[in-house]
Amino acid sequence: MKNQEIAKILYNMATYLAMEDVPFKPQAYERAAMALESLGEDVEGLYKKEGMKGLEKIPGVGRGIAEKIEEYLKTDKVKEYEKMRKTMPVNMDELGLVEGIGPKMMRDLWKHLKVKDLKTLEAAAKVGKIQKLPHFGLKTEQNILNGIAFAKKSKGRWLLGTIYPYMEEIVALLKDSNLVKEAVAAGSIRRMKETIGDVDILVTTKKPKEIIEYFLSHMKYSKLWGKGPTKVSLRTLQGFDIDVRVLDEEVFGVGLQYFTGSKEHNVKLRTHAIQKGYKLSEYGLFKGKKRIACKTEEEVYKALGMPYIEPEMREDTGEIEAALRGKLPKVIGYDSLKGDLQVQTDWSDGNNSIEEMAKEAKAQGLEYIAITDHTRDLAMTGGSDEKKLLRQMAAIDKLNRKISGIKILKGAEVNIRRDGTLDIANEVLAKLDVVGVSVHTLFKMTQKDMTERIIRAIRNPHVDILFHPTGRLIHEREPYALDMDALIKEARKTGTVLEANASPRRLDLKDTDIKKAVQAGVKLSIDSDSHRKEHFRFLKFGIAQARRGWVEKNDVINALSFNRLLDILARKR
DNA sequence: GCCGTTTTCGGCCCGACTGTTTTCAGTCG
Repeated sequence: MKNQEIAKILYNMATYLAMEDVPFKPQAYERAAMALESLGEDVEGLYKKEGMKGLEKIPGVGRGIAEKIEEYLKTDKVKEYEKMRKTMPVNMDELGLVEGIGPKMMRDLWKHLKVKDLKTLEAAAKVGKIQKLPHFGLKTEQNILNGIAFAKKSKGRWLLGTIYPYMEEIVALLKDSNLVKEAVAAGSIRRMKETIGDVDILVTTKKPKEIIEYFLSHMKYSKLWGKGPTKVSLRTLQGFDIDVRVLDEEVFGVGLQYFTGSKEHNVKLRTHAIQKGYKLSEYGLFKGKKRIACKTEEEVYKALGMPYIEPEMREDTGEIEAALRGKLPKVIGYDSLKGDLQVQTDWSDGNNSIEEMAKEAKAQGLEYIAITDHTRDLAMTGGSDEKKLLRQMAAIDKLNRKISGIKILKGAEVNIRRDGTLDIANEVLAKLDVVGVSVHTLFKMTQKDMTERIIRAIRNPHVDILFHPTGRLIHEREPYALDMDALIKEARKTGTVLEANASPRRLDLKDTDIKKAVQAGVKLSIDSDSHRKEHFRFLKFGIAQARRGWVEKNDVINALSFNRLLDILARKR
């Protein structure tokens, strides 16, 4: 699918246009990029079927951008974009990672100092050249250096949500060859880690040479790292690395186990095997010279005296010990959610109407959703005040009478102010089915102040859920300073639910905090934080983080039936 | 460049915060 490639070009064109202070076009390009990014279907297929008309049906895409898309589909290039790149060949992906650098700064840094990527940026900052530029100063330079340090930490790793769809496409491509029996991704993507370094795909086949040739002829890549009789390794045009390995069918299970990792899990498992008189490697589980269990992972674990351990749990955080004692939790399944308790609509910064979101949720098999648009203080989103909320509640009541097969709960994502009070009056909160609260301002408070702020908010008896509790954006923004243990304690005491936000940029709470919270007896809600109907697919990534946090179905309120959910929500008030 | 139960032309999310500034531009959400 070329959707992501084109989206990236449109985003970058938006940045170039913003550099030149072109009015309104940047937003237009960005809107189109976003729409393309989360378009449910293959844009190339759409174009082949319906031509320009089809492209122009994408919201935010009109004549002009449709022509750019067409040009790319036909020639693999967009001339105007190539021209922009020539005049200012900066690596926007890299520079954009640094918080505080926007289009105008990129432009000035290039103009005066020929800064084009992280390396040249850091060099310029370190010798104090940046603070001497007009409109820059010592503090800006310091912020840039801090931003670089943060950007470096994330370099080379990709968001799970970004890579996952590509991985699925590649696995499907391999299966389509009719040359393989098994094709499955191993490594960190199988463990559903929040970020992924590279993708490791294992296949079994009778024709190793053919499958490798097939793979190479069907992939677009920028670098071929290596090619052998049973392995090929390359860098895709998107910039991440893929290995495809051919395994012998007889040892597929033990190979899958080995390549899934984590390394730490495998080290401990091998040590345990030795204690039992075995030897474990990617080639088999051996007793002396005899291979005893290899075909499936289940066999391998069983032979080692333990039940199957879910890939998401294989991080050596106690899972092997728990498995040996028969104390492994039965983690929540990917089909367990019955509802979604954070959904935005076009009443604030979402893209679809309440009805469209409800219908899509129903199509995804959900039984209920809560509409939780932003509230007043988030002016940029068109957040609701009390009056608008009441109007929305009436609209939801009406809609509930009209549509069947899905229940729509009345909710809001209410802002926590500096002092821990909320930006919607209690009388109105009392009328909502679900009140979520969250921090969207003043991220730089001290840990003490931030912790007190949030704790005060969740003590409000109308508050059901704390949304994205730490405020982090992976690779983009550090979490704010917060005493997680104190928060968990208070959540437990007040009966407040903590969110496991499933949006791939957030995954907030993160896996380790999820584990802490649940083991302290706090309930979770796993929400997509959908801003358009395509976002419901994010739920999978939230469930994955919950599985990584050893969460069972009973720990999750939106795995409950509608009626039992209402009981739980009523409890705190 | 996009879009239309306020418009086929004339609008386009807007307020807070930061750091550089003597009145504002850039960035973020």
